[in-house]
Amino acid sequence: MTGLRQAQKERTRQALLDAALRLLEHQSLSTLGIREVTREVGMAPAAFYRHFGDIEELGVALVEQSFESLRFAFDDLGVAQADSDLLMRQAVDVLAGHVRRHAAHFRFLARERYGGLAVVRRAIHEQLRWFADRLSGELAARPGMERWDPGDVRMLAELIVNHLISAATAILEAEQDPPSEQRAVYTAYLQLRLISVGRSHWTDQPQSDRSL
Amino acid sequence: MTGLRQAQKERTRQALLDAALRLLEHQSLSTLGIREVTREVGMAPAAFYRHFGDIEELGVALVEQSFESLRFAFDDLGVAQADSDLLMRQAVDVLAGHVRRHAAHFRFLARERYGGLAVVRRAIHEQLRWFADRLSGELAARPGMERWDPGDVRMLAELIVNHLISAATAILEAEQDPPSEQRAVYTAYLQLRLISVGRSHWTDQPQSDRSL
DNA sequence: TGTACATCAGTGAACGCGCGTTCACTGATGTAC
DNA sequence: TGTACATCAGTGAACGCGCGTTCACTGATGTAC
Repeated sequence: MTGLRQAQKERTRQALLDAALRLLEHQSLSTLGIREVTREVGMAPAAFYRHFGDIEELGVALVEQSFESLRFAFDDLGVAQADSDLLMRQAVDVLAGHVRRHAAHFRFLARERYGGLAVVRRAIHEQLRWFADRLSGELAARPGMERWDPGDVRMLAELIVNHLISAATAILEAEQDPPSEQRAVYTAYLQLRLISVGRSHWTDQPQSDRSL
Repeated sequence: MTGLRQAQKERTRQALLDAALRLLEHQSLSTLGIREVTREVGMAPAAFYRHFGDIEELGVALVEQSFESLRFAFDDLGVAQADSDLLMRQAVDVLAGHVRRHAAHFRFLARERYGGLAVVRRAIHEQLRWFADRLSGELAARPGMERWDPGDVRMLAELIVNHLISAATAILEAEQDPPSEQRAVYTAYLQLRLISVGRSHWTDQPQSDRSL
């Protein structure tokens, strides 16, 4: 019976990733040590090299795991949903729930998005572009968007993704304090709604002065 | 004649800050070493302690210097400007110019905003709140905003500040490639305009379905 | 099923290295008279 | 203006420490027959 050894190896690898994520709650990847991670798991430092070449490699694996569940979460959104207000509430709620359940993953991504390790930064960037691409496609297919310039659709998709990132970090910062967390969620919803209002009145040319 | 010694000390302190900023181009503050900074300046490691207690303290000083010029830059914006489209163009241009001239400062702030050092994170957060407060006040005073709920004004101000941060980092990432940098600036302008359109059609209650 | 050999995840000791921090010092600048 | 003493920014040597990485190893798992 083969695979027993392989299964054990996989479990150890996951233990290393989990330990790293735990340690990354209060520090960034570039200060995380090989000895530190193996100590947290309870194994010899040299064993680390059976799973990763260095800490950067572990970091990239952690990026992938962090995004994995997020991708599925947004599949549940009824994007075909006709009512836009309900959809936005749901989007913000899905995000908030995910931030709560996977706080450590989000904290890691926020920290490393502009962190010191270029490879990890690039991996995160790539995943975010994937989200913007997908959202772009879904927006373009919605009624009322047929005549939009593709560049403008992309612009809108990026605005929304950036907003969701800001919202996620705001919710993260309010952690351990339910009332201010609820406030962050509600603000995020209002802001998404304001973007949607802008979208529904969008014109290619600057509007005549409405005095902002 | 007193002050000669003090002036020299100030110059050394600034040299340490400049050297740190240079080194932070490709790493984060938490991996920056005292020996590394003093080596870059060309002085003995022990001299560091005449100016800062530790690297964190240097980091906080760097946050202050990074925001200092930015505060002045936005004073130049003719906020009393009646035409909103021109104002938005100007805001994005001021930001883009500043990002270009002070790229290292922005990179540092982006990296440390969610970085590993809590004290530095808090210092940045504080400065950003100051910007949101100020923008909130200026928005509330504009024509057409008199009847807005103060909470909604604050919500809008935070949305704009977050958008400007996203825009700044997008411009930063496009550095060294003028065409994609110009694209980033233009996208930032369109997005700000979309937010403004949303603002001018904002209502307290969810709009009836317009199908996003 | 049993045996003999191969694989390989994890061990534990060892290494050289650069780190942060301390300390007594030096010599230019500042002050009192 | 000149002299004697005080201050203090910067020096250079020394320290103990934890780091990443290497290496020969062990023993459980896997494979061939």
